Amino acid sequence: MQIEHPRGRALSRKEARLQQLRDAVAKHKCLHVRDAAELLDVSEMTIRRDVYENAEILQFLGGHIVFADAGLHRPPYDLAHAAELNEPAKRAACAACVPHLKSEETLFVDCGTTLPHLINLIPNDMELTIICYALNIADMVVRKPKIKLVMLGGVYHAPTASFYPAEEDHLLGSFAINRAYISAAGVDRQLGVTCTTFREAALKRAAMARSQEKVLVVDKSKFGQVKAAAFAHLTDFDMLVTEEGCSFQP
Amino acid sequence: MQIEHPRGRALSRKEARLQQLRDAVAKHKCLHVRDAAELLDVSEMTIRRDVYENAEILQFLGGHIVFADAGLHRPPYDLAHAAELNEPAKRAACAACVPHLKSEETLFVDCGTTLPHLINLIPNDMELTIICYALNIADMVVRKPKIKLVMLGGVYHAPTASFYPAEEDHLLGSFAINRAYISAAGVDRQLGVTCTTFREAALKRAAMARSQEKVLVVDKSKFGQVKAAAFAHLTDFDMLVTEEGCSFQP
DNA sequence: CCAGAGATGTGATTAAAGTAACAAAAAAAT
DNA sequence: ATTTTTTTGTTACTTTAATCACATCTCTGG
Repeated sequence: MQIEHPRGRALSRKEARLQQLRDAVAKHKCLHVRDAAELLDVSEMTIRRDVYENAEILQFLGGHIVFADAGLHRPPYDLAHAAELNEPAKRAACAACVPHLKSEETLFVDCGTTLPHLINLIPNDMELTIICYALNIADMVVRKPKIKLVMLGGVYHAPTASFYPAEEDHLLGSFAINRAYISAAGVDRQLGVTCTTFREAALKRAAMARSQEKVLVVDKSKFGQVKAAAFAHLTDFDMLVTEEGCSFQP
Repeated sequence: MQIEHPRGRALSRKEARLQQLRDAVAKHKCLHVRDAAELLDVSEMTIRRDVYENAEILQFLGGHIVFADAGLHRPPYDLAHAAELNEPAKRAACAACVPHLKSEETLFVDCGTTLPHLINLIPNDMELTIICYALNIADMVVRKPKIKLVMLGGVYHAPTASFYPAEEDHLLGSFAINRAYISAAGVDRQLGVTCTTFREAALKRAAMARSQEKVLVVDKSKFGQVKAAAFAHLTDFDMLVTEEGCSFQP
């Protein structure tokens, strides 16, 4: 048996239907078999067969059709599985930051898997300006209607889901930041605050230099950890926030 | 009746469970009641009740728990509902671009709802460098493992899901682009190629100026349309691609 | 410690989704 | 045109999910 692919001629009924189906699912994100059958004017059984024959694209989820990758593997950022670690602690730390937020301020928000929770927790009616350089942060900020978002561009670095500019030097020169929310991969009393890459460290330093107030947001599992790139001392921060709350620096 | 929210003390069993549940769903994107019940060591019924009581966050989809917004409203970009218009035509136009792609090239990809399809259609093993300034484009590119992504940052503009820099002038000065894929909101024989905002027009022009080859990708519904910001003539493009295929310029 | 409200579990019941087998229709090939 | 193959629809059937009512348990405040 051999499969002939149609070239110039019109698509077969089946192919056309499948394309329509994909479009409909893309549009609604989730489509019931019943509705799909009505929409494409075929029986539910036919819809089911179409989906099964294209299991790589479409999938059933209890009577509804969704894209196949929805439930399985999602590799948007390499962060995806690192995000799972200590999530409750990370969210708790971010929750402790929320009471200190003030409308009309300009904030810098660092990359990583901690601070997206902070964005999530910002009240929808709060007017802020947020400067960031990580794609996962931007993706969250965009969902907040009243926030003005500034993205520092550059080359994408998948492990941190961040963009790093050609020259960090006077990148932030035109910004004045009220508060910088900085995350870290390690906090050590002797070796200071560290992260994994040097580009990241440079950007963090640049942001801190242009900020009135510096806030370090980490869950306590980071204490005692040491990573390659040191970017600050604990005393450089005005506030330290963990899942146990805020502590002001002397 | 009044609801007391726990402050300092430990969370109630129910609250803790709900948090765990949210985390688990965030992690797996889609979790079966049976697994959730086993994971949290409660009965399926309890899981069901938890989900119903938090209908704003979680939702059932045929035995599986997913985030509530998955099937209903998703307001990440204002584009979301404009994207539905002429989707098949847009995808077809992008499909016609695919055969011309060459590995190792540097491409500029414009904003809008047309070109995300192009990113989607790029083979996973093709090595490219893509320069963009729209969040929806970046979100797609990130899913392609072999593509190097460069993002031009700036202030976010929701209607186009794009970032516009402080000064467009010599923004692209350090880039040399093999091919620029440009979209448009209007194509008119007399008034040329147009889009809705002037910032966007400026960026398109800048990209075209730094590109070897300029490709206009539009579905035919754009023909005859005229929008406020003109940025090029049809003759400025080396190729015009619609759902009916490519046409080379003389 | 005990009363009472809220939370959780259990099993029966109902509704819905998934499957299989076969008949009918359409398309392709001869 | 007619045979063959593919596609689609229908029905009955099996499995799974959702709901309900009630019993049990667990906190909390007096």
